Amino acid sequence: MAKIIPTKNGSRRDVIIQSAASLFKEKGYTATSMRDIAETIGVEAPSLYNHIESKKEILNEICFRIARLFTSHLKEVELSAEPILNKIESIIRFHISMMLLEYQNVYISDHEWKHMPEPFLTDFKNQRRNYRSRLAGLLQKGIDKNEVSPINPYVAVLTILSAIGGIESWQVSSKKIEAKSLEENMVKMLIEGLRNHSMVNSDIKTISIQGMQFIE
Amino acid sequence: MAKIIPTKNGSRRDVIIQSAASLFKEKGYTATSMRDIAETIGVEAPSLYNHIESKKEILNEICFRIARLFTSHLKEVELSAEPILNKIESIIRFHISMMLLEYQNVYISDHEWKHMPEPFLTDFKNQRRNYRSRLAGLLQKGIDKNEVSPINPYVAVLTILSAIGGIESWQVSSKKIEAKSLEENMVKMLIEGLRNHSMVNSDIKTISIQGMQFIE
DNA sequence: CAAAAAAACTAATTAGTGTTAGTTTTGGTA
DNA sequence: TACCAAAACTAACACTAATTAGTTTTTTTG
Repeated sequence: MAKIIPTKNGSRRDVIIQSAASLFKEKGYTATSMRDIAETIGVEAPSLYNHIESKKEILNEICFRIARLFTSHLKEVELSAEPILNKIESIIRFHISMMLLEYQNVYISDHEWKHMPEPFLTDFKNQRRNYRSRLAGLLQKGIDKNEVSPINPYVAVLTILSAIGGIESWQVSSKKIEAKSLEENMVKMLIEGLRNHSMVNSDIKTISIQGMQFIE
Repeated sequence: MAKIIPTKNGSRRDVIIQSAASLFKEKGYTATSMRDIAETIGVEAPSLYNHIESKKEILNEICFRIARLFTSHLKEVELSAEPILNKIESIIRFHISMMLLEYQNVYISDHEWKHMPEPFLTDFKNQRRNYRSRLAGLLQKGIDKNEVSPINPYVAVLTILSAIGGIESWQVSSKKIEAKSLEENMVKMLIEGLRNHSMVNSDIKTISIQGMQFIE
């Protein structure tokens, strides 16, 4: 009789969730069956239910854990007394490091959250919206202080988040491209895209719609 | 007996594929059943098979049509005699306009392609890689000409593509934010992120790994 | 070493999957 | 109006899904 072997820093439950995460990432949540998960562990599907409630619970746990990590980092940054662009950079770097350390889980939280059941789905979407609007708030402050180029902050937030989230190849850390180098290139491109190069912006016409700055 | 009503510019087959696309986008390919598709049209599931081969064929058709559109635009741009940064901008704008005009289909081609059956899957992945490496080639040329900031072109390509692909809210064209304004903001941020602001780059140390430029 | 708890197993249930076969209805044309 | 192809239908098949019940095996513990 095969057994789930708990690792040093993880219960049997964690082993299941990690194996599930790996499959959810590769094949998607719906296309992954409990039998698939069980098989990669070397156990029969019903045995999993000694450790977890349901398939959906696994997804919930993955998504909310990641959301919690991002939210708690954002809170720290908000309380710090840095220039806005440094705050943004810190957030960007945190997102990148999450991609390196928790790639599978972040991917699932980005791409498979739709399949969470209610009321978790609504909760998750609210957290997401809240996170983004706080980030947009930071950017707006940067624009007001002329640190950040006058761009629509909501567009900028989505640009940053999806740019980072879309780099599928973060696993390449094993390859020749150093993770650190990757990070520097990415940060540079995004921060330079935001930075206000012309300190006097009288030549750029902007329009304010619903309290947000747009280029006309 | 309900019927599928062909529209002026689309056969019954096209109606099915569009309805399927809408559901694939909302719930994902695997979570969408043939019965779901049939129901939104107002017909029984087996009736669909008078017009299509299989569920997988629908996905193939969506993904490859989108891939074809992108590839053919890229070819045009490559043949044009513009400065590199203008070429890049043209590609960015094309991607954005595709998001506005073909949002559902682009989304599926970006997020659901995994579920295509072989040998289509391999073909699709090859086309994807080819597209991206040609784009990276353009960027490398821009770097060589000092038009583009010395960034890893592969990272830049993924940044651009996923930034655009990740803006989920392209449907907001119905809202107050004008599509045109959205486009200008996005283009600005991405192009400024690429532009070489210091024409003399002797102060930035770069390293070349496998023929690609990195910031050290 | 015996008893209790944890974790595995097999078997079965209920619900849904894509798809096929065979049949009926519909709509246009001779 | 009679015919015929297109397009719908119903019924069913062969699988696969998540999960539950009941039982057996393994591990922990007193």
